Amino acid sequence: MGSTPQPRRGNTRQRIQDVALELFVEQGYEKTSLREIAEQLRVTKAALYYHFKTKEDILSSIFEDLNRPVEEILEWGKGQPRTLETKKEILVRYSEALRAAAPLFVFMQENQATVRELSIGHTMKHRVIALVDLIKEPDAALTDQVRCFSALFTMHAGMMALRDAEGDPEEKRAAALEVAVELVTKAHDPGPAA
Amino acid sequence: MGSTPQPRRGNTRQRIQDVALELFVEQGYEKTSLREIAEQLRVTKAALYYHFKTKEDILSSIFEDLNRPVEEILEWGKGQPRTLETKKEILVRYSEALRAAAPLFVFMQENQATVRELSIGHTMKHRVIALVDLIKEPDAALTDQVRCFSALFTMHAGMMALRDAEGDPEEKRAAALEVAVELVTKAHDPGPAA
Amino acid sequence: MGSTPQPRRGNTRQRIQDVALELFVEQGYEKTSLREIAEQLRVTKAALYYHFKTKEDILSSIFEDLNRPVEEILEWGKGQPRTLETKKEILVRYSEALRAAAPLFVFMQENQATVRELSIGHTMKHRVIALVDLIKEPDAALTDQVRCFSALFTMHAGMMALRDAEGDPEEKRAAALEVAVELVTKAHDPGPAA
Amino acid sequence: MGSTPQPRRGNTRQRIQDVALELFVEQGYEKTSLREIAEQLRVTKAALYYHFKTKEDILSSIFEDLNRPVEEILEWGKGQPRTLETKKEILVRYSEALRAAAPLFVFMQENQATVRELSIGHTMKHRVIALVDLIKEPDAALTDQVRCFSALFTMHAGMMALRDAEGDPEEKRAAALEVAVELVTKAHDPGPAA
DNA sequence: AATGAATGAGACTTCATTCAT
DNA sequence: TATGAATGAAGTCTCATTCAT
Repeated sequence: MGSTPQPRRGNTRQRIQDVALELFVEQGYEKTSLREIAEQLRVTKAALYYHFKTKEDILSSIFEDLNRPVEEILEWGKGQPRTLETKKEILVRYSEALRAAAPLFVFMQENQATVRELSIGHTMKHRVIALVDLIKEPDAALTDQVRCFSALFTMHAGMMALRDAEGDPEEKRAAALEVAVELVTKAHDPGPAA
Repeated sequence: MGSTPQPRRGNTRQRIQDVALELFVEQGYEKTSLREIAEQLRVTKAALYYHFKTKEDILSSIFEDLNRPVEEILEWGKGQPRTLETKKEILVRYSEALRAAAPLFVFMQENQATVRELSIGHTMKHRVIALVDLIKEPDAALTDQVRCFSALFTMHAGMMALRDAEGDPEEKRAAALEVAVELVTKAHDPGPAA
Repeated sequence: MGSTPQPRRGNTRQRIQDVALELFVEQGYEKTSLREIAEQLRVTKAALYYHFKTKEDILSSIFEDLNRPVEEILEWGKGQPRTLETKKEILVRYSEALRAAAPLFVFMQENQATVRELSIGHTMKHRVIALVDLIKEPDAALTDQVRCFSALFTMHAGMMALRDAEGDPEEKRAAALEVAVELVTKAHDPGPAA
Repeated sequence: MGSTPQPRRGNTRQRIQDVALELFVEQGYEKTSLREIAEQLRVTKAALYYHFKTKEDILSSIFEDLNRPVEEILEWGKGQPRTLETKKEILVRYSEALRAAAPLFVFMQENQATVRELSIGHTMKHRVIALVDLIKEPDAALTDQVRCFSALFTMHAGMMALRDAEGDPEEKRAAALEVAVELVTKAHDPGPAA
């Protein structure tokens, strides 16, 4: 359908991000070379460097784009009273954000050792801490802190560990959310026997 | 009468494993080069190849050594009736196994993308599935499956995500175990509202 | 009535030369990339190629512009009798030319290995030889040839090696000129003991 | 004369230095690639990295080896009274050192812009300053300082600028030394009219 | 039980240059 | 008068691995 090498107007940057994320998720960050990304795009390595300064920069840009929803949740959460309703709503929104940016979060989960050293590592760490701070009581007992952490990880795992398991992804997400809500509810009001 | 039948003339093999694990945990598997390991041991790279066939082989050997306790738990669990008591006991034993091999599990958690491609990846995956199978009912609802997965992840996270948080590690472990037991208990008998 | 006949619509060409020379002096020719030059001018690399055919062409154009005074000295010198007065006058004029084009000559001195391979390398080499020919006697002894060479190099060094030393540049130039004159004078009339 | 790839016992390091210096002098530091060096040695690039940590390290090592004689001159000079005799002796010794390490010094002269940024740049700069300090009087007039600088440069140029000129190198060296001595003598005792 | 020397593959990155617009 | 997008070549460097000794 035409032998011209197609102009590829102005979408290369986006295409790089897409292919890169796909490969990063599939093979891990370190094992994915820029050569591979370039080849899959039918472009030279140098073209990648026209759009991004470094390999890490490609990842950062993906992260920044996809992570904005989570920041908005944090922003919103900070302005709300710390009621159980608020907490639940945070979990609901977070679960939705995870769905939208599922591959990125799978990547984050599976490449922690790598991400830790990268610039987005710090950002990510603070983000998790901030989230936990929103759903746990300030003076929560250690066990309740664990419950809150666990709630978040459960939702992450909802996409990841269950990834290759059978079942509809949407159902799995709902189930993970349910368990998370349960954990946070218990942490919110530990009940008679703490 | 020792359980380690290796001749062990000289302890270099062990020292390599120790240093390697330390660096793998600290920097990740890919980012840790054999040169670094050798340098830290004041030995040449070639020496590593006298003791191990490949880089991956070093990791495998560590894994095999440290993972035996988990296999024993699986062995034991398979022979027990699937009562709540048994499940709790499995969690307790697993928690202890985690403590003993903490760095290895931190490594596994943080380097999933890498480990997945390695030979131990499959082993590991099957092991987790087998463990979950022991603590969930065969016909468990999706939510209950999530609870069981979550219980395991909570214990893993007890060492990892809380790693840099304040507090005595032993207390954190206990708290994580408590939450895990709670989750499995709930999954075991979902109660009136399923 | 200007001596520069170029149309000069817009001064970009000149600005490129200025910035390029500045960077070439500061970092060397090879270590200065067109990207840097373009960035400092807030222009794209491609814009440079509208004004100059190659990187080397930028350097050549600078050289041609700034080197004209030296050519004029040569022209003038060839038409004069080879008296001591003439030689002194050549040195004086050369010293002034150096002052006017100081950065270029610093660059030439510090990037000889590079310049040698470039088109201006040959030009430059012939120019030095021609200059020496004007200030030395045709049948000068080796020692006297060295004196003449040395006179030139002393003036070059007057700007360069003493660049970071203390003192007013104008005074240094005067001192270098004085020593140069001295050397050429001695070479002109070696005296009783040759 | 066998077809075996010849064991190359323990002289590779030296051979790398030799070939590298040769190419650095011929083409300049930047324009000489490690590939070229390796190819000329019938070795892979990686082999270079077994013997040297970086490209710069190759140069540094050459510099350190060949520059020791100059350091010894400095050491010796510092312990002598600052008489004209001493100064002359320094020049004589320096001239000999230059002969021994001629290619290195040609390289230094022709690649100043490059060398300046390298670690040996500082060393070199201090060395020149220290040398000048030994052959000039502490309170020398500017003109006399220039004479001393000039003396050193003259000897350098004795190898370089005259490199492609006709004549026996040894004679040129002698001539340069003579002029240098002359300059330093004049600087030592400026005479009636300063 | 270990070293010294080397390799082949491949990583990330930068550069001068081109061309359609 | 310039830009946006891309290329091809090359650069420095690191890595896991091998093998004779």
